[in-house]
Amino acid sequence: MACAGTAADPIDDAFFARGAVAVARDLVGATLRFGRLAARIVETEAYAGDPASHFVTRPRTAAMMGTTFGRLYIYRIYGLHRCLNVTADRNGPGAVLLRALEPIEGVAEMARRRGVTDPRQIASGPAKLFVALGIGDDLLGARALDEFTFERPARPPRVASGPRIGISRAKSLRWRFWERGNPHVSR
DNA sequence: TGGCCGATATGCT
DNA sequence: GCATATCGGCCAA
Repeated sequence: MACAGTAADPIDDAFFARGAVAVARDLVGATLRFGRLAARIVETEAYAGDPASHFVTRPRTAAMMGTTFGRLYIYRIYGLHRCLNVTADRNGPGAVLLRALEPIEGVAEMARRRGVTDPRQIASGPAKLFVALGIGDDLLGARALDEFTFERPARPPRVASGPRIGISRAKSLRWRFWERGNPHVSR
């Protein structure tokens, strides 16, 4: 069913076994914990077997999109940047790109890593949040739940959707999800 | 082996 | 709003 779940439902492997679009939508508002850091996921994007997906455009490096769920898929882009995804969909290719976080705990640590002071500049973009979390390429392929914990929001967030950002193909799909009005969203 | 392009961020006009 | 750094992945040749 298409139920978004309640605050009591855990975010476990079964959560990520669902389709990428449902996983992306339902991660908005969740709290991501990594060590002493905590942040609210405020923006995500879903990728599946569509023409903009790395499963299609980078079939070798993104093969794990088709064979795993609940695993960390990390990719490099424009030479410099790295972005963090969690694979999804037990029955087909899927991954969810984490695009923006609202820092909650360990804010000073994240700000220092990013070299910024404005809280809105800490993690308001996929490559920004990767730096803010202080993670590395070594997490590629790891179980997401071995590295992070995810907690449902106490109250259902207001989730908006629109076209994914930075892609040249499949622009009509509205597979970007964000918390409406949250200032930490990338745009 | 060469050339093109990219799920970005930043700085400047 | 626009240019550009910077380099791995991919495929055509």
